[in-house]
Amino acid sequence: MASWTLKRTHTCGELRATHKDQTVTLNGWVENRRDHGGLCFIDLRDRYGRTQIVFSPQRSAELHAKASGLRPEWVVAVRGVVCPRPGGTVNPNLSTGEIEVEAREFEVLNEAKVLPFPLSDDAEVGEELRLRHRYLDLRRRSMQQNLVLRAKLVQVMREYFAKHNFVDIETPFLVRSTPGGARNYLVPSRLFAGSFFALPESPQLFKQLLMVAGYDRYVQIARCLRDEDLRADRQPEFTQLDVEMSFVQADDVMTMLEGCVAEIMERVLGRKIDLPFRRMPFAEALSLYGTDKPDLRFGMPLWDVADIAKSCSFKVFTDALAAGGAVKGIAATGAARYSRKEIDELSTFAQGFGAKGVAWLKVEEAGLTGSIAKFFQPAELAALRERMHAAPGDLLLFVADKPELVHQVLGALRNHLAGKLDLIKDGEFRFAWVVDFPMFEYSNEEKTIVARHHPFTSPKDEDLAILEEKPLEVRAKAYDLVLNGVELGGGSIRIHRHDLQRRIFKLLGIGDQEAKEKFSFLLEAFEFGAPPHGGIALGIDRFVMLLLGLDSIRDVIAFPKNQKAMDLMTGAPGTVTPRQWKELHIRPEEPPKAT
RNA sequence: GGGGGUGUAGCUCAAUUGGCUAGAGCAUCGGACUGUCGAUCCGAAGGUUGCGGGUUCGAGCCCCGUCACCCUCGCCA
Repeated sequence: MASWTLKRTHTCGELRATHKDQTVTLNGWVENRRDHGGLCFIDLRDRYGRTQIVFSPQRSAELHAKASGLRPEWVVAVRGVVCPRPGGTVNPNLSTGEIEVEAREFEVLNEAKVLPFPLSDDAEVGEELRLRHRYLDLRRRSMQQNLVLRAKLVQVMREYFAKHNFVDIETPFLVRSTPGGARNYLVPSRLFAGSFFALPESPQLFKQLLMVAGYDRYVQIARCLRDEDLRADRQPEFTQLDVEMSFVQADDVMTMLEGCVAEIMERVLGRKIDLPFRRMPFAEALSLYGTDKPDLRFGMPLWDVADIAKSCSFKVFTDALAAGGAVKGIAATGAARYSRKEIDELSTFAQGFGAKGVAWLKVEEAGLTGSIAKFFQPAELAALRERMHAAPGDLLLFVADKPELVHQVLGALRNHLAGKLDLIKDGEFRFAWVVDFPMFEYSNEEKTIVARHHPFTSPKDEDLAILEEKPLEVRAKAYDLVLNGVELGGGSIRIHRHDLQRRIFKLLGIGDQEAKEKFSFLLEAFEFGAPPHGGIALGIDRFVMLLLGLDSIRDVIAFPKNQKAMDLMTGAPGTVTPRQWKELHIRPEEPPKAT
């Protein structure tokens, strides 16, 4: 390609009527050509905007003829004169719509083949195709807006934490694999046959060690890697705002983060939000909303109706209660109009979450109706209606089972129905802290208790006494930040004393030997004057996704993986040569077919 | 590993009960056009209906298998 001469003096988004009569040069992509045979218009686009270029045969027949050969997405440089548009042709939808540039000279910097898909935002293109040609997808205005907003958010974060004396410190990418938590991505060591580095699922241990080292306030925008199955809001590599502070209580960390979130909401979205955020104990979140990440943009809480149901003659309810289970329900506002088919669909939905089925009653002016109504005395039906604050037109849905399952199913049903019933207003943001998490939970898989957060989380002081006797009742100094039913992040006050950390490891079945082998550096560090400390990590991709009202994290990540964790553009992961295996002392079970 | 959905022209979609020479809009190409801005008008080209097998006189449609992608449970944040 020959060198080019027409270097831009302005961007495609900045020319206004005040630039009248100036000779300017613009560089950009041809968005569109409107060729009238006589006059010919080109929309020239860059990420700042769009400017109309006009080619007139009177001005230069030669230039005009050349311009008619331009095609969409060619890269061109245009020199011309800024002219106010003639009366009646101003485009109010365009920031540069008052003017146009009358071309005097242009050069084609690069041509473009016909694109595999249109770049206009109203064109809904299959995601597979978009990912395969991500560089084109990222050329679309909506994707550029997403990434620019993300950059702004990160910038505000950095400024906020710098202002509050945080030190931005990078932690390693090649780390030691430690037990528990997410599956690690592994990197074989060349110099140590059979040994592997892990890519960090989070900088957790390093940020704690930085507290031991006295940095007091640490922040990092950190990439985290987890080799787990993907979802719309989960990628194998994602970005966290990672924060750790010394000499703090849980409230200090939460307050610091609230300040950051409020500043982001104001400076990125221009919205004031109220502080402090609501703080909801885990137990309350679970019993009212069936989840530890409640969506507070709508009501429709779970109602416990065990006391009413225990005297009814519906065996499903009474059997569940007799087995130590729960019977709870939700009142779906205005859903009594649902057909039998729609209700069956709700039941199928619930079965996807492990429910055996869903019992239902319709609230009518005259009373409650439905197949299970006959199992209840009139007084019991009235009590149900009162308990659930039900109004005529509501559909009451019940699940009876083990408490965890009842919560899970009704929690999912609640979110599902909110969407179906259109209970959620666009552009609403409801933040809340969920606090007082249980320290431990029982793992059916491992047949033992495991840390709910991670094994460095401190128990609440008042529960220390029952740590060994009733571990499942011990609450942690842990907190999750929840936004619109999505877990944005979480953190905790950490254990900073060697003796307590050993007690916790012991409870978790991490023996002295294993603890020493895997975490000796941490335990040892705690013996050299570790300050009380705690912190939080906040998922930036999710935050940006929610701020933009998007459904997928992939739309706020420049180069995401697909659901199988492949990069459709580059083809990663790809095969490597036998020579590379040999250097790394590894051999695939089945050698890949030659490509 | 399980459940669900989708797959038809470059893109987005349609095709009634199995009757079809598989259509439309946009894009592309050619032509016309001096104030458009999703320009307009005329015309053309464009398809192994993801792939393989089966049922049938006949399959885009039904059956079996398989592949790809998405949502989801488990898992994980």
